[in-house]
Amino acid sequence: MPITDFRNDPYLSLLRPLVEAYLAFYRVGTRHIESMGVTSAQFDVIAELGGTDGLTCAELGEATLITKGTLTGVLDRLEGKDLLVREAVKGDRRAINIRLTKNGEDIFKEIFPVHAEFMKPYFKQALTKEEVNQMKVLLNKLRDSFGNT
Amino acid sequence: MPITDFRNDPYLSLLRPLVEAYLAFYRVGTRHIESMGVTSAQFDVIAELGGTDGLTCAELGEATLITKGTLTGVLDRLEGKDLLVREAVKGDRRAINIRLTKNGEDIFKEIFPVHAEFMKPYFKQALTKEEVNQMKVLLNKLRDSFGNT
DNA sequence: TATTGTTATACTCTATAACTATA
DNA sequence: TATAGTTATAGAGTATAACAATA
Repeated sequence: MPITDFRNDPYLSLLRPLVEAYLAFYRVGTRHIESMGVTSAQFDVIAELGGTDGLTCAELGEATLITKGTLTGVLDRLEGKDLLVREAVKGDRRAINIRLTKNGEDIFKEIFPVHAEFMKPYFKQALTKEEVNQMKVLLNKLRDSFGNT
Repeated sequence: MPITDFRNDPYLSLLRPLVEAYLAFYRVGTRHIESMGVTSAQFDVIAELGGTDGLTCAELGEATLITKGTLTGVLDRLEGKDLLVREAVKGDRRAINIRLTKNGEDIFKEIFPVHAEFMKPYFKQALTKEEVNQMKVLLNKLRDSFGNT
């Protein structure tokens, strides 16, 4: 299969638009998130913990797809910023409960809406409401095909 | 704006499907690319250089969005694997031309089709050809809204 | 003076393997 | 023996600022 077929193949021709659209979106979003003082990995952890009573490292690792050795470092940095605490778990002294501090919850509650408002106009100027609905259906099909875990 | 409005807002409700679909796609793709022995950044560089007579660092940085200091390191590692060479540019002794070696071109020609064939079934089972065309249009609108540079 | 690319510095993420404490 | 999390190690990417060579 020659390389040039990449763009001509009825299915693979979707690859480039998908990557380009997401990267354009991601760069704008990440720049905004990092301007608020947390990295992407840290944002993911905060997003998982926000609104919960806490999760164990194992649960958090599964949710964020960060391996446990890596997760320790990410948690250390968030703990250093006073955004989360490690607590003992009753009944299993091997496990720890990771929970957002007041500070962390504040960040969570602040970052999400601010980020949402920041991103909204980009979507609004690009697509009609009908197109948004169309796109959601298509994106979910794609996600399921690649495995939504 | 409460957090729960995130999913109810007609525009922002697209955010989650977009991220989930792309991440599902990205994880499958990246795992496959890295199983072939190059990192994502290295793959991007190879992809830009493939089929050309070479680019300067400045051009390559612009194309891949890797800043120049970082790019030096990525190029060093690819040079170490014998996948590219740095050549003098006639007429401007400050600039260098980055070009794939025979080895690098071979990798390019091998990795792309293999990767394409690997990814194709995921798209094929998810969407009809009509849906693919719909989606391309929508994705390109989104990309342009976020700035396609 | 401006541009091209490298070097130096510092930080984050990444995985893996070895380890400690507990179950 | 198995599980939960940390530590140690090593590598890769990231940006920034200072630098040398050239234009």
